[in-house]
Amino acid sequence: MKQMVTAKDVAKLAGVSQSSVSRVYFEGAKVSAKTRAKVLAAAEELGYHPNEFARSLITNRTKIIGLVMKGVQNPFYPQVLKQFTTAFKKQGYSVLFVHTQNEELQREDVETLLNYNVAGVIITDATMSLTVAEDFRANRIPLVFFNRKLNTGGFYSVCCNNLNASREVARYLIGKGAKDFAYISGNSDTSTSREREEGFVEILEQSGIPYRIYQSDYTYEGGYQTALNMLEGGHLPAAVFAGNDIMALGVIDAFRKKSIHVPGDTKVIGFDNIDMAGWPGYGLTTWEQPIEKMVEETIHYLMDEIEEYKGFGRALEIEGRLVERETV
Amino acid sequence: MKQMVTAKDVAKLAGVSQSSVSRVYFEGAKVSAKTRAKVLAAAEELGYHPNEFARSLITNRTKIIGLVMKGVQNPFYPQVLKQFTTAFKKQGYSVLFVHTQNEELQREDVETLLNYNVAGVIITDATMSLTVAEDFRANRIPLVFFNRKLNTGGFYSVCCNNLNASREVARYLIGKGAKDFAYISGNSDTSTSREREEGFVEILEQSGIPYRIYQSDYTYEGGYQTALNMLEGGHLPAAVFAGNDIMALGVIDAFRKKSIHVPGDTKVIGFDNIDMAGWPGYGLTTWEQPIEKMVEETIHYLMDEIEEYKGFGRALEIEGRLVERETV
DNA sequence: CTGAAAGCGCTTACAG
DNA sequence: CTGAAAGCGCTTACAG
Repeated sequence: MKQMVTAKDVAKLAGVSQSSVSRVYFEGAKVSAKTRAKVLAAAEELGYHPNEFARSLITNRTKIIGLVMKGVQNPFYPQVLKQFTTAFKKQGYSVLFVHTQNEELQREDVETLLNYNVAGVIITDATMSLTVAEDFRANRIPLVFFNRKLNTGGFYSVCCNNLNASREVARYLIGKGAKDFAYISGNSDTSTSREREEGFVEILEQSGIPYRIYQSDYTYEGGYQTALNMLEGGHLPAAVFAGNDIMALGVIDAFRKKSIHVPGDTKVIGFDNIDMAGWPGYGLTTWEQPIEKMVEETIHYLMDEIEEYKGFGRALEIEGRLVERETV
Repeated sequence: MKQMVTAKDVAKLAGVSQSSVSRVYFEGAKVSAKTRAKVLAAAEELGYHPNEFARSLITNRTKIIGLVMKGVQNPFYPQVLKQFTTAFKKQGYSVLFVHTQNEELQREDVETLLNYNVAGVIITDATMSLTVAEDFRANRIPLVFFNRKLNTGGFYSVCCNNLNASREVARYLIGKGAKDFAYISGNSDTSTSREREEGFVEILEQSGIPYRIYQSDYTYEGGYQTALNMLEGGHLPAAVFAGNDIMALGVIDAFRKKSIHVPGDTKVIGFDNIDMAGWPGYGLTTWEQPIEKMVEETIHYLMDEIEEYKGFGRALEIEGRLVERETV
């Protein structure tokens, strides 16, 4: 149906061989300036574009990175997506975007990634079963878990240091004189929520400070509802640590609704430092995830492994920082 | 480097021809149940995946849709992205995600799309020069502008009916008794902002109601700052229509900061109906864009044109609806 | 229903 | 520096 312009067409018009046309478009190949000029002129006239598929077929490598995302609702992820796409563009890579509904990447999505023979894969905010992960390994496709850790070893993951962060958060809140805490967890099957809980609780236990854990789901509505439930249960803690910012915003709005003053009556702290945390309407004190650094490290690793596959695994943890605003 | 398992390998193990292996994986081809079983078993054992690149090369069509986005910061777009990806997955298509910084799609990004010989392209929240658009036409690649109109004809675009919407918004506000209006525009080079301004102003002119136009940029900070500027200029209109929700939220927060009560002192209405508009903290009255319908129509058109390219152009406008909450 | 063979548009040794 | 030729992993007429 589609009438593609091929290197052969260009070669004919330019009066050179098809190999020469190829060389003009292949980085690192040598062509004389004269040939190049002829080819470029002919290509321009015909509207030629080298076919990436033919190229990938023969070189046996692609310039595609598979980017898998789950939580597109959380404003944290659009930022991540944007940073990845622009960074990869600079490296000459394109991104194949895969959206998954589930916490675990489905086999069907993996098939797609494998069929396209992607150069590398980033799994954001989701995990996958070990057997599926092994599929990538068998195909020597480098894989990074971004903001999520796999409990089974041997894989590369890039996270914020959640354990340290939540310890710091606990110490900070204690330093502010709070005597009674709540932690609102995200989805319990996520490593981030588990670690944030663990570090937080660890310090509270050490200090003998009472606390309660509320189970939620990393959404605004979840945070809102949880705060309401707290109040209905007659429990207003001196400080609440929400597993992420978007829940913290829900908590603040629920408190506001019930005329509970933040930080006067109770303190609220979040995690991520999404744009909205800085909005004057909220002024949320939070722990900032070093996205830029995390993205950078992810790409660095991926490029190394694409260059030479080693299947190197490691749980990389990058330190974030406290951002003080008005809710503590 | 990478040792791919090919159809040939599977054929050898299964004791059939390579053609038979191909037929098992190609929809619509006929194979006996016995052959299929043998092939599937062998494929499973070897971990075979058909190479999409070889497939595309021979069929001369791809299962990739190029999705171009600009405004990933606006929460409106993650929703759009998610809907597109899931809908395309159902149709067996994958999405190549392209992020552009500029209002106009850069040639470099177009090259990528062309090199991958994408089956279709969606341009979201951005436009492109006519010469670039012609590149797609020359390659018979269907193209849709989503939420943006090209002033030059002949292209397909899917938008909310912005003109009607803003007329309705004006009538609604007038009906609420407001006597003095402001419109806060988004980036002036966008068709959406121009049309929303036009429809709004049209009704106000007809009714002889005074108004002012404030130039802004579709961001929260822009809305916030504009509202502050209004007040500093000594102008508190009876109602402000913000070109999108995210600006409206900024306006509300600025008013709140200055102790101006919404909707008591002034009314605020937005456009989009992003998730946050419904948050209890804001309760923003707004005009809802029918995203689901818009996505559906876009995909419908694209699939038709992929099936048989006609290069059919049209500015499709879909009616949205008013969502009344607490700011008017 | 199945297999042998041609060919999709490229890259890349190999000669010259 | 350039061209002729092989080959990447598939699909698809064409016979049988």
